[in-house]
Amino acid sequence: MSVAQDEIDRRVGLMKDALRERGMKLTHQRIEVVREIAAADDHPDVERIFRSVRTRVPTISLDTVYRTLATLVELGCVTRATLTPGPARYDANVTHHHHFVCTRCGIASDIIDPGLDAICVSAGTKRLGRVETVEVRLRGTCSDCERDGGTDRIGQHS
Amino acid sequence: MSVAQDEIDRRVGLMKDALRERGMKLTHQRIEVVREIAAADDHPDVERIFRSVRTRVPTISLDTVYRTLATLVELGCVTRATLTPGPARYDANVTHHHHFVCTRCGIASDIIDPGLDAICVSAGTKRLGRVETVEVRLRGTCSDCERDGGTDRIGQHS
DNA sequence: GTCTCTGCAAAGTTTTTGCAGTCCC
DNA sequence: GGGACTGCAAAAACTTTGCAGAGAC
Repeated sequence: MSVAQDEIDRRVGLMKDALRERGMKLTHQRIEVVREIAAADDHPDVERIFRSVRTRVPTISLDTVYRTLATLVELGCVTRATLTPGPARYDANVTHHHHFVCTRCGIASDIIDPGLDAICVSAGTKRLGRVETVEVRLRGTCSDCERDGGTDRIGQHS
Repeated sequence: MSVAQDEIDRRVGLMKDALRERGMKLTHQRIEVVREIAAADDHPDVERIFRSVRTRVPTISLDTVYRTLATLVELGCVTRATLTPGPARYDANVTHHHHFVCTRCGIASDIIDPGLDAICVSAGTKRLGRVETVEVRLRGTCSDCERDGGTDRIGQHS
């Protein structure tokens, strides 16, 4: 499963526009970070993005990746997901969706499931406050790990 | 909203039993950490637990709190929740439940809502792997912050 | 008394920040 | 050319680990 080329292009365009609109410069480094996160659908962390971008821009530094991602989060082009303990993971899919997280290998897949979007919260829950987003998080073993066997690496519940 | 005294006692008992069963010693420090997390329903982080326990055990160190919580997570008495960016938060409610996280103040409340437990995933979603847990995460503004106004402090999506 | 636990300190991770030189516009 | 951006380095924030003395059983 990977992101379709036209969706990548759409995301890159949106991010470039957002950066320009905010008066920020489209530097070589930023554009490569944008390309990298736009093409990812497995919620990479900063280190993975850094390593991948560095093959194309060997002089880029880790803090530039951090700064670029922080900017994109602020602009609403990317979300910073706390799906697993450890380093923060980033997601360029900002449409409403849900997640499946494998407790063995830690991979996180987006879920498109209209059934999950139709969730209604009870009156008691509504009393807690004004709900803005509803995200369903499934945890389990992904098909690949199911085949391989092995032990949990992530084992967290929430 | 706070944890009922009999539920606190039940949790403390379970944790003490689990520690004993594993052959671990019920030290003064461990018991106070156990009491603290058992009585909390707002998913405190290590620092908060440390500060609160320290009022009763002034000599306790932060790493003892870290170590005790890690042990309790390993024993399945507590879950380590990645609800917000930043420090890990701990939850002594290990029954199946959902969460409401306020994007302003960061408070996280447990949700008991049978409607949310009845969620069914589609065939397409099932193909991703074997689902073990389903957690619904609501994000929004809690009633307290709704009254006060102010700006988001957490602003994360996932 | 034994064996584990604790506190201290140091180190490991992950992330942020200050500064001087570099590059986009 | 001016102002923002980058890379470096240092620091901050969060967490883990090694060790010697202290405490539970």
